[in-house]
Amino acid sequence: MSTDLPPAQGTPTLEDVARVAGVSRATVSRVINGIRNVAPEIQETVQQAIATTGYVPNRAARSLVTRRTGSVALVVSGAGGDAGGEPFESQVFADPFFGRVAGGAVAFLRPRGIHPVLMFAETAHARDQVIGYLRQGSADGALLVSTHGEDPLPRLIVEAGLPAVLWARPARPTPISYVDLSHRAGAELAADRLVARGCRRVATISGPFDVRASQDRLSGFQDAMARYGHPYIPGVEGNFTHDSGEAGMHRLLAEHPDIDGVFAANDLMAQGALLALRERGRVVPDDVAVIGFDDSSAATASRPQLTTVRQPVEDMAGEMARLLLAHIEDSDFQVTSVIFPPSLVVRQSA
Amino acid sequence: MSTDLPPAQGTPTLEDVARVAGVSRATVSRVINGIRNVAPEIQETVQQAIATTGYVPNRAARSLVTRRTGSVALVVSGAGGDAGGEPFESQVFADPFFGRVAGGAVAFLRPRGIHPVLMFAETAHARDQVIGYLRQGSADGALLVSTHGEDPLPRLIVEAGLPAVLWARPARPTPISYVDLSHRAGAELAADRLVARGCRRVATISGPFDVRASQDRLSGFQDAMARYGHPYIPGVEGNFTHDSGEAGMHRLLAEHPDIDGVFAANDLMAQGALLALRERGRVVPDDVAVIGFDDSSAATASRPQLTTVRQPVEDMAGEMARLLLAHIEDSDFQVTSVIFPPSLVVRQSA
DNA sequence: GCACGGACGGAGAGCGCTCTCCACCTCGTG
DNA sequence: CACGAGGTGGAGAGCGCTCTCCGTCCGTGC
Repeated sequence: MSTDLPPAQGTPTLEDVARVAGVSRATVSRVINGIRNVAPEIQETVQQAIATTGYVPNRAARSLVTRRTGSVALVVSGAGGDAGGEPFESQVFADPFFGRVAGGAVAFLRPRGIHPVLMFAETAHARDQVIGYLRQGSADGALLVSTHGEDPLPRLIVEAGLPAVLWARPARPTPISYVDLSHRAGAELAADRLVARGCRRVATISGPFDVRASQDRLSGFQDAMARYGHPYIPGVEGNFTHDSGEAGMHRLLAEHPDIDGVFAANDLMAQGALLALRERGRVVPDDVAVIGFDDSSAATASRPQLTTVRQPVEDMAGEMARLLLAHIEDSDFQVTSVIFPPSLVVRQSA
Repeated sequence: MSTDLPPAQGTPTLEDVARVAGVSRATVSRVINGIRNVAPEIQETVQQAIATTGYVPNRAARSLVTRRTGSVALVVSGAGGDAGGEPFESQVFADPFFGRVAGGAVAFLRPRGIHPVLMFAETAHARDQVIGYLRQGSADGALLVSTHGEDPLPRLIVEAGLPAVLWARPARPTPISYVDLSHRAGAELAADRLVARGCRRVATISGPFDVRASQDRLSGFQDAMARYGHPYIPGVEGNFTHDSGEAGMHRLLAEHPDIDGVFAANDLMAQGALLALRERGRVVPDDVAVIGFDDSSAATASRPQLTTVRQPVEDMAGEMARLLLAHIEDSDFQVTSVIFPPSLVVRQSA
């Protein structure tokens, strides 16, 4: 029986719904959470009461007792001290990569009613803030993307016993789950393509040597070329920027004018290389074939468009989210890693 | 006196701190929140107890009583129904613009201990989810970036009486605060520059006519040129993509081969125009000067680099955050709008 | 016909915090 | 010297929800 009492002022609570439906708070709670059997007709009555009152459960009250917030932190983390310089937030987002990560994570989390809280951790202070945030139960766990291998945050998180999943293997061994790409396999894909095109004198523009992924891309490429009978691959070191790619290509051409293929460790550098090649009058891909890495927006903005190694970033981010939820649900969930295979996106440059 | 009792298991609570410090819960709360006078020596004792217990206030418990969460939603919103198509999340982040907005908002919010929750609202269902999220008190308000003028979300938010601030003026009048750019002033800057360079036969590649900002950029440019004695400005309509800029430029050149200046409504289209011009053998900026809009990463990736109108996106996003906090603190805060002036970033293309 | 078990709804105890009283103590003042 | 004002700390009532008990009721089997 619905005893129509005057509606309470303010936002309705469970109590109000219970009164309208003529049942107890507990029953309404059961209906909402779908736990245990509640007689169908009572369920119906309760649903109706919820509709008429416009009831929405209060998140804070619920988390207080369940010890779950239904949100996770998405942390972009650097390795700096408390130095100045350009605002970290703007640097981070200059790279659409983070957007893809966010998009991939959201695609997985959203259907589950979970939303990511955006955080940055580039200074010691900011790191403490992140840890504090997690410790005070504002989020159930963290998805962590480090821009630098020496990032201390993973260790701090492990020490605090907080659930978290990393993007990419941490530089120093840490008992924490992560998702990564097989950079070596990606480099092999590039080597296969260049060789298949008939390139005989290929060179590389690598990323910084102190970045793990750079090393893997370089050595993977060298090893694959060695298997094809090319033991020596000229190379220059770039720093993942457009300009370093352009400069690197000029250097390469100066020392090895007969180059007919280039593997750049990311698209930005490949784009720079394209520019240098044009300046030197080389036609891509006829004179020199170029392959990038990442399949970023630079790949399609370049002319010719870049053939490039694609990381399934969105899928990888989704997997991070999946692992994080597993860790949150089950604190005994084993620390694990998932390595994704890259694919080659063939466009015009090779 | 600190009566050293055995530490409770699990995370310490106010109660635990109080026991260790030998005071009441209320006093600890006062010290933490800095309210009313507490004798300095007791403050000291309490601080020490907090340190030794490693106490962190529980967010849920606090919000339950304060009715504040200390977080805001950052909503990227479309106008679609429940149609399929490419995942909205990936589309959104293909554009680094959203990253800049997020960065600007975070720069303002973070020092205040507030973190944004990332949400998307491209379908009716997703919109309900956002409203529900806000209504259940998961966030204190929303920063809203609509990708489409007809977005129904602003209205829904107003109806629900939730604090929110929009990016850009809503298409239909809505009593809600917003931050916008003076697109007309930006177009004038471009006109001034082209005229100052001596261009006499300028044309435009505009954005879609059904987007308010496109209209303003176009009419602002036309009006400014009219003041300079150029009553007729040829133009084509693009859709803000690289390809539409390229195609548009080809059309423009076909119909008006003597063009010596182009104003494109965004950088991506300007970049496309650059490509078309090169194909037709026109030298930029000597034969044809090109000006873009947005100062996006495309502006610096192009060769020559683009002269472009810059929106102070980060500042604008920061202002959104400021307004939102004002609305949250004071529900009587007047609905307002803040219009930012653009600036011209001169590079090589004009 | 009666006991027993299972299905179902209600009562009530918290979750950890804030904040309003209220009691107390110490001054200052008439 | 008494009294009031003002500064300080404590007690306790919730905030809205979940979840464990527990009681009730009905159906079933011997």
